[in-house]
Amino acid sequence: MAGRAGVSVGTVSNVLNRPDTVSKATRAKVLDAIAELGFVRNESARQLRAGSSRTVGLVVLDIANPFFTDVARGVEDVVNAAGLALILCNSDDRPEKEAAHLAVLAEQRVQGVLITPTAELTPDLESLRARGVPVVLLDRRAPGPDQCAVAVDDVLGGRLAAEHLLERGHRRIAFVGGHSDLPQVQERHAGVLRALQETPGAELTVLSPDELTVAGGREAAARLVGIPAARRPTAAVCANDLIALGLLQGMVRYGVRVPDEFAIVGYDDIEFAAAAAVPLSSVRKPRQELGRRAAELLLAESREGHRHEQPVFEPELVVRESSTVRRDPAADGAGPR
Amino acid sequence: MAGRAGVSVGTVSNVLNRPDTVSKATRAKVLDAIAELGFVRNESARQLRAGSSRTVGLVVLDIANPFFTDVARGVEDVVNAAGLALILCNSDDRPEKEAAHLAVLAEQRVQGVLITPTAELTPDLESLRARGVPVVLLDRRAPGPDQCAVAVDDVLGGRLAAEHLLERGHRRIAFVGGHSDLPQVQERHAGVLRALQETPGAELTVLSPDELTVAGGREAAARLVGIPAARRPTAAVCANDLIALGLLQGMVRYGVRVPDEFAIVGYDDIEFAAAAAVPLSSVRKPRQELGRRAAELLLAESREGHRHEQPVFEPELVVRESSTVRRDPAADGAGPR
DNA sequence: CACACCGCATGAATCGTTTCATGAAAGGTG
DNA sequence: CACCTTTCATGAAACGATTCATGCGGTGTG
Repeated sequence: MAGRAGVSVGTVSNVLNRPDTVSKATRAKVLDAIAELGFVRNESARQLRAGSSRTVGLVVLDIANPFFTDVARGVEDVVNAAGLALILCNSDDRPEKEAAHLAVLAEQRVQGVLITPTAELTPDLESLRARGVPVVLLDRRAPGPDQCAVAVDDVLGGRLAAEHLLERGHRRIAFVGGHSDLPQVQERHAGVLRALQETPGAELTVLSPDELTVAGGREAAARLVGIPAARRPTAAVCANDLIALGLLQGMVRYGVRVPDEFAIVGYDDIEFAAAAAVPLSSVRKPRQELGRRAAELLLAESREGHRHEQPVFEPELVVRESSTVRRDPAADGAGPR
Repeated sequence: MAGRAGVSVGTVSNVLNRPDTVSKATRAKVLDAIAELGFVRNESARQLRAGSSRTVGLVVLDIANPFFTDVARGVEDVVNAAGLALILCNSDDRPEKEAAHLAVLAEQRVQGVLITPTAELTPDLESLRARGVPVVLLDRRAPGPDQCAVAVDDVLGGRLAAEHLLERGHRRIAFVGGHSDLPQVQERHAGVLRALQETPGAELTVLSPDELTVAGGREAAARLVGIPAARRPTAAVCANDLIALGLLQGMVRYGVRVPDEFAIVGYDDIEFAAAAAVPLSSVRKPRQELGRRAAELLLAESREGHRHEQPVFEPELVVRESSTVRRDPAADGAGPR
């Protein structure tokens, strides 16, 4: 390669990395040779010598959940704009997959890791941090002040959803997404619980489907219709929109009219929430913004005098039909988008 | 590291890569030291010397489309099982993003690339292949016999959808997803067209929303309701399920009852198709299987005596309510899943 | 007892870049 | 014209692993 252009390899490197230190003529000569030979820099060699990689890892809980693809898109924007590549990994909420992905990322010497961990404390994450790899928690509060984390106030989110239903007169309310280990789910649950506790006569039923997915929501629907109508909850707050969509589908299938007989509020406000034929009320999180902010914090970590930040976004209730009365069919009631 | 265990670096390498050539005692000593020091192999150095990387690239058209996340999951399964890491990239159907991703993958010296390209012939792809990087086309027919491709017979898929609607008596039928450059869309269109041409009196309306997304489907709905009812199509085949969901949502919003007044058939059969409150009929593609098969072919490329394969899967029509009459509310009509 | 062989650890060469001290050539100044 | 500065290209030393020829001690064989 260098030979072809009649220059030393050092000069080629300069053309690639500090083009202003090379004379115009030489630069052109080298660029020509590069084009002619289809030369592509070997990133491994670059990284080995330079010591720093140009990739960032993102580990999400469920790549099939549109919430995470939206977050990923936000991350991608920032990361790509900074000239870095993104390695997107899916832990499927399984610690062993998470650990395997983190091991690969460590071997790749990624510049940093963005992660929504499967558990509160992951030893693999800790050892990564111990090795000096910047880690930013995504959609998760930091356990301590010594790291960056981008979170959403899910207690507030749960409360917003519950208060909305209480205001509309519901007293028997279900929380679907029960005993998950995920802090996010626990917080949402806590928010709902507190709102109900402040309201005399309100009553909480907790359902714990196996998975936080559409199938889990269907499962919950089956469970709910099994309760005698007199005692059955008249509304539900779901731990996420996938569950809410499954629940909606299940209820409709069982002949329970939504929202007339049963109101549903989801969580995350994924795009499909608005697109459901009974558009889903949902607690909106700033999905892309979450990803973008986390990526920015990660990039900032390696800069001088960085101080850890732990921004907490406020969620916002988006009311659609699934928790209100049927609208006039001719009106456009998509709600804010 | 080597010093800590009292052995040479060569021995450490042997422990890591050919443990059977090392005596048990030495192996234990080295492994202890590795654990103690938290040593993590530098993948760049490994790759530089060994010449081969342990990563595979996957470039999809739209990470926000659940179809692609399902495909990605299939790819991931196979790739991870082979001990490789996956770099997931999103081209957003934009050639320049695709090119940028391919450039990064080339610099990373990935072992191969799986891609659903934005266009029929991508120069970047060709140059990648010229460099000897195995490339497998995903959800796309190969332009020639000299490469692997995993495709679905989308002409058949379009035909299945159209024939289903024709059988149910529809004669004015719309195809939504018109003038996209994507071969997949063109094939689906062609299949619909042929079925209609074989049926006297059948008439095709082609709608071309800006994007193949939920928003595009809504846009199409607005266009359709603008047509006087007497001439308006009574059914639509959509280029994918996102469009179909948007169309469904739009129609319902405009007071057009689905399926009674307007039937809809989607394409891909993503999970949300079944979860819509009016469950969506759709042309199912073997999503994960597509990804799995493509990944297997990619892995096979580097083996001796590999012969290129170009399997074509047959899609299958899944009939749900959006194209049939309302079912008994108490029945479980989810259709095959 | 000599020799071949086997198992195992070693150390040096190597991969393709970046980096940096070095110096040659060109340009500017008094 | 001598001297100083600036501009620009060079070549060699890293980076951290893998790989392989080498050698060493111990066994088995004739």
